[in-house]
Amino acid sequence: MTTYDTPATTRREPKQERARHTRARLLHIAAELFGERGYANVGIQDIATRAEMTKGAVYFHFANKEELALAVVQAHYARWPEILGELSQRSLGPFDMLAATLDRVAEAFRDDVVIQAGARLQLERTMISEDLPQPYTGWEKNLTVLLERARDAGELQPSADPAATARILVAAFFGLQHISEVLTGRADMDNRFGDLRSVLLAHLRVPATAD
Amino acid sequence: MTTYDTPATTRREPKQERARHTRARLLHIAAELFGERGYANVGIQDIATRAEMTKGAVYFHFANKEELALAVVQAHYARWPEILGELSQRSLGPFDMLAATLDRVAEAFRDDVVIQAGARLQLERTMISEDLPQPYTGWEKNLTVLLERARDAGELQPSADPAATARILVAAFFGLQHISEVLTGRADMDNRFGDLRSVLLAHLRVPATAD
Amino acid sequence: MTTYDTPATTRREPKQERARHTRARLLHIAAELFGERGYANVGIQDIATRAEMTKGAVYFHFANKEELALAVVQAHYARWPEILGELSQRSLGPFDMLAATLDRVAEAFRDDVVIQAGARLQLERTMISEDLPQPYTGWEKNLTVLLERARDAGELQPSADPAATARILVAAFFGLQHISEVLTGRADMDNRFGDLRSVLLAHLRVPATAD
Amino acid sequence: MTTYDTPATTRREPKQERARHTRARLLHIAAELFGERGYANVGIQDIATRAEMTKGAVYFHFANKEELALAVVQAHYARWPEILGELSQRSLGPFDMLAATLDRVAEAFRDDVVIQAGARLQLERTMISEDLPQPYTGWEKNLTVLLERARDAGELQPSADPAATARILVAAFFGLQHISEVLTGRADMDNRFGDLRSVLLAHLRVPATAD
DNA sequence: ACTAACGGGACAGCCCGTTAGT
DNA sequence: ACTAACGGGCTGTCCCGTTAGT
Repeated sequence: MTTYDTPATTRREPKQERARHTRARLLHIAAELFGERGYANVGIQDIATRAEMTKGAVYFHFANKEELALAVVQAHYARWPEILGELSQRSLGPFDMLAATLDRVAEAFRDDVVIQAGARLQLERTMISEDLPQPYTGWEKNLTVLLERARDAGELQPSADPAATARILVAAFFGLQHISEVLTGRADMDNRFGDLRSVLLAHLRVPATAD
Repeated sequence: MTTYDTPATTRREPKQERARHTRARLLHIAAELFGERGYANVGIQDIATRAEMTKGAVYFHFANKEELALAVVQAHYARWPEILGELSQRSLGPFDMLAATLDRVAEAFRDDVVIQAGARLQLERTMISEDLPQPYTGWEKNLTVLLERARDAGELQPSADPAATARILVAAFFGLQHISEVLTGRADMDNRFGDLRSVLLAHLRVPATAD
Repeated sequence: MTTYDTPATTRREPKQERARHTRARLLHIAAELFGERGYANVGIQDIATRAEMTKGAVYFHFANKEELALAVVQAHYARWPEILGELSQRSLGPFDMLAATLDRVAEAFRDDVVIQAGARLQLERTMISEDLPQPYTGWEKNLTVLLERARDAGELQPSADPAATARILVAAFFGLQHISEVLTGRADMDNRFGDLRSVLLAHLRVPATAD
Repeated sequence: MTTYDTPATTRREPKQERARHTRARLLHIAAELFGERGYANVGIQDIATRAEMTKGAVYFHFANKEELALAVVQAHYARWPEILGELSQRSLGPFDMLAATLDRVAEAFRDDVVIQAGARLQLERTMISEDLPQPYTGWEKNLTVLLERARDAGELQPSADPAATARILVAAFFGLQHISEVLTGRADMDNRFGDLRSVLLAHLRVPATAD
């Protein structure tokens, strides 16, 4: 789930192959450390040490510390299309798709180092720079679309506004994940995510009628 | 709304009177800066400069940077009892009390520098130290109590679990406030808080029956 | 000749007094090192070590390395008015004044560390920044004026153009001083300056007529 | 005028032919960059980039950065015999030869990148190493010889000492060229060289007598 | 003959905290 | 209670040079 190589690509870059691997390794290590300690508490030296390289070698792959952070954040965002793609394979009803999406995201936040690191770096974006991709809005849009589909299929409570609901879902999810990390090191994330399902999702769904 | 002076009651340490005032000023300035830029991006020198003092003077009042941050966070937590005390003056029904509390908290997050700074420093707690007061749990308890009262008064949907609902409220609120800060510098906080009321609170309340 | 305190100033800054002295010491040490090794080959650490301080202390007095270099260059330029002032005390004829000025400048380049360092830093100005004072032109003007006075007094060969002569004097002097430094570590500066006097000045002067 | 290719005479090492060409290209590019920015402000990477190679390729031809600088300086000195050789083709009187030489040198300093770079690197020799060829003395000798010939031919003012005059010529020329570069980027070099001719050369020549 | 990748060391600058002095 | 001055350590960054591989 946290693989950092890209073996599917053609093997015909004999020279760059090692570099690609090294770069991916560095990115993954950076994600680990940034995720654990935060941007300011991770030195390039820490990354190099864990990768068993020197700082100079790290600087061959990344121009500076910010670029490393940026790469982690971009990797974070690159994950979502993959995940959503997998979900669209299964043919689910609109509301089930929404629920499955949230489940999948929760899983990713619980297990995927890059996802966690990207989220944390977004939290600390003021220390990095302004050229990070804008956070949250993408998910607000995604969820709005899913909610609208559910509404059109008659699976959503008519009183629910898709856009507002999406914003609250994103906020609640983000807060949940963060609180779980701070309080229990993500140990109770599943429980807290269960709260989200029961408190929010349950009320949104229109029960399947019997006719 | 963001007073930082000593109370009108004359203190029995006339000499330290100025010191207390200076300390409060420093704390407030630190709150401003920490809230704006985050812990790591604020130097002691910045605080001293804005206070028109020297670094040494700051170190007379606070042993080190962490203690300054700690004092801000403690001031943050000291605010809530005051606010909740005011609310208890008004005699409101349980659910109205819950709603009023959330309103009041939203207002504080929008207007009060110390509240904002404390929340941000909690976000960045790994950079500071572990001896910050545990966040979030206090609010989870507070809201649980309010929800239980509403349930006991028959104003809460019976299907709603007070504890779980409280956790989600806290998460959503925290996420909401953060997202609003990042995306619009808190400009759309009222709108997003409106989302919270309509999406979450509306579904929780049992409409007053007519008999 | 290379004193670096300013004892003439009033003693009424008891606190800053040490700082002024320290700053002057640092500037002098920086001049020594820059003069010996050049800008790029001198580290802040070198300066701090020779001053028996730490880098942090140096950075209290100078914001960065460039500012140190700039201060040295400015000290270089501040010297000339003093020197020219002294010369104007002696009442000399125009041409004698010119000759005496050149003598005095040669002496300064031979003995004064700040003068040497300033000249060298100007040589290396591309490594520093563009905000150094413009070099050479001041001297071209000064010497032009002196030559014009000599011409007006009938002491200058009528065929000599003051401005062009001044430019050549500056160029020759600068080159001479540099060449002497490179070839002999300034040991033969007097000899080479003697060349300048005999080759250039001798031909410029109109011999005092006997009537 | 600034050719850097191999001569037309076919070499007997056909394989190294490309290498020689590459080496010459690198040397010329290095001269450009060193001349523009100075030794310390040019990285091997800069040279490689402009040559559309990699750093490693540069290191194949030159052991290190110093050797590159040394090669540029040696190329500088290799130019002069060529230039003087051309001049000796024309049969000129001794003083005319002197004047023509200076003209030719001024032209070279104005147009030839390698000449400029070599001179600049000599200026910055302390950053490089001590094994650069000794500067200035060669020209002092050359000009001394030319002046002695002029003296022997009765074309030089008897009062002029050839050696001293040569030293001043070299110093003035070197200073002139440097000042022109700093102040105007060599735009006024011709004017300043005109000064040299009028101020110095004019006074040295004995006008051709009519008898 | 040339490339990609990596090693390694040095340096500027930053900033927290201390201390002598008043 | 406050200031000027100083100490000290860490880190991002730069850049020279090397090496495996082709």
